[in-house]
Amino acid sequence: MTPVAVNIENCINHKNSVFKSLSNEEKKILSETHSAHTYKKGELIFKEGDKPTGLISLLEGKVKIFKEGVGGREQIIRMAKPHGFIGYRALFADENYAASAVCIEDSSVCVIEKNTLFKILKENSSITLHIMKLMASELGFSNNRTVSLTQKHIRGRLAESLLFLKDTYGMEEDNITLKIYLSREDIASLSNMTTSNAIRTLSAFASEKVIALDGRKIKIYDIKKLERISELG
Amino acid sequence: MTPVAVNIENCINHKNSVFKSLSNEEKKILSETHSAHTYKKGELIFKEGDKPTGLISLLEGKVKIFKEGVGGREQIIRMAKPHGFIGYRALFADENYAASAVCIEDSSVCVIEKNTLFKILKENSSITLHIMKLMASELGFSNNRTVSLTQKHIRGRLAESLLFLKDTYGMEEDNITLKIYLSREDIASLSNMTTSNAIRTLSAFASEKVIALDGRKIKIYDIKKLERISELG
DNA sequence: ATATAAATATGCTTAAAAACATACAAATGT
DNA sequence: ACATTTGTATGTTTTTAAGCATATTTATAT
Repeated sequence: MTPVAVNIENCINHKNSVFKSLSNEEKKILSETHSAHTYKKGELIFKEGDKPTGLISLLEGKVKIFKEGVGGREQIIRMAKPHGFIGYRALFADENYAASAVCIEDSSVCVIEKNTLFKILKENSSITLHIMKLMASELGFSNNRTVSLTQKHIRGRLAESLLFLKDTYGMEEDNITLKIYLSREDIASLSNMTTSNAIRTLSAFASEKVIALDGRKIKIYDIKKLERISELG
Repeated sequence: MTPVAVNIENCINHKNSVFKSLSNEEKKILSETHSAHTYKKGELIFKEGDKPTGLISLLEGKVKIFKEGVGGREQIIRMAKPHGFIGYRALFADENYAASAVCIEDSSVCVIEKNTLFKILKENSSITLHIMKLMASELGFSNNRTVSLTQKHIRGRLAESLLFLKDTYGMEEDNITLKIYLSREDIASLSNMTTSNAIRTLSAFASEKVIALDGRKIKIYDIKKLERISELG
């Protein structure tokens, strides 16, 4: 991880921050009640059942959000990227976390304390509506996934996951290598299949020249075909 | 359907309405810009791709919200009941509808025009936060369902659906008959299975004395066992 | 009242994916 | 440097649920 000072500034003044429009007065309040944390790859940020203490903003790194299902089987429901929120659903639903968050890479976050947040939201309806829009988009995403994961076949689900990872994290400078390095097990948890089937189907895609595999590095050769496989089911 | 005058009063002053705390001035604005509609069983309120014009509140009846998946296969993602909102996700995400809404029974709705709604929300952050909480709960529900529908076996999925219908619509006066009458096809779309398998598995539950079937009427005899089947997967 | 269509029911076959088994490679800790 | 664990790969078997076929019952339309 590039060592970046974990600072509330990175959280509230970044171009993608929903808080950048706040008054200096309000920003001061935010900066006085925030906390910051760093995590190593594999570390837990929160787990199912924990009580949210504030709004977590991911500053650096990559995080998977997943639920434990039947027999402890993991289902990844979301992947977070820098300057996105983590665990905000539970916070706004006033519930305990219904999912766990684990870092895929070394990561840093800042946390805006719950009461301060709601005080500021009460005074700034446009920010509240903005966060509401984020949540509405995520609900649409979740509904889409429910249908994809239940109706598409293994190849379709895996193709969709690869396209999703591309959309979320983008490509390396070569414009062909996915800018995220997941274990086969995580790819499986994302795509609702067993690890064996993830490995098998990745191999199949590779031998069809749709992708190329080099350890955890995935190169996408034929994105059109991947889209067709995903559409087809 | 019991003939009830479709009136904005039923929408904004009902005990479950998020708008009941508004000032008389604001209520007046709402009532001047609302519209009301009635639908017969089977009729469409909106369909995937339509543009939302306002916030729809269901006054009477029952509505299924579903998406078309692979090969037109239907997946019910939500069931609405009186005094709940319909289609609010698309409205707040500023997207076209990603799902369709069809009445399961004769229904009536009132619609609060979009611009009026947002004007009022900007002035009433506690209502916005309230709606946000609703949406956060629904997102939690959607995530849960993603896991259930993908990981549970047919019996577990059907059991979960029956319990969900009980929680959503409750029981008839006898306290044993589900207060909703769905086709086997709709039960299948709700539970992510083929109609054949829904029929087969309902029959199995009936012969195990967990439920009793009488046409579309479903009596739940052994709710504990149903819960066990649902938990088990 | 009768024809037609739609919904329900059940058996049989096939396809898809999980489960299991085993081998091998890579990473990690001592 | 070596042992141990974890992750990747691939073949085989078994289970699950879809797909298909065909009655039978119930609604709906004429």
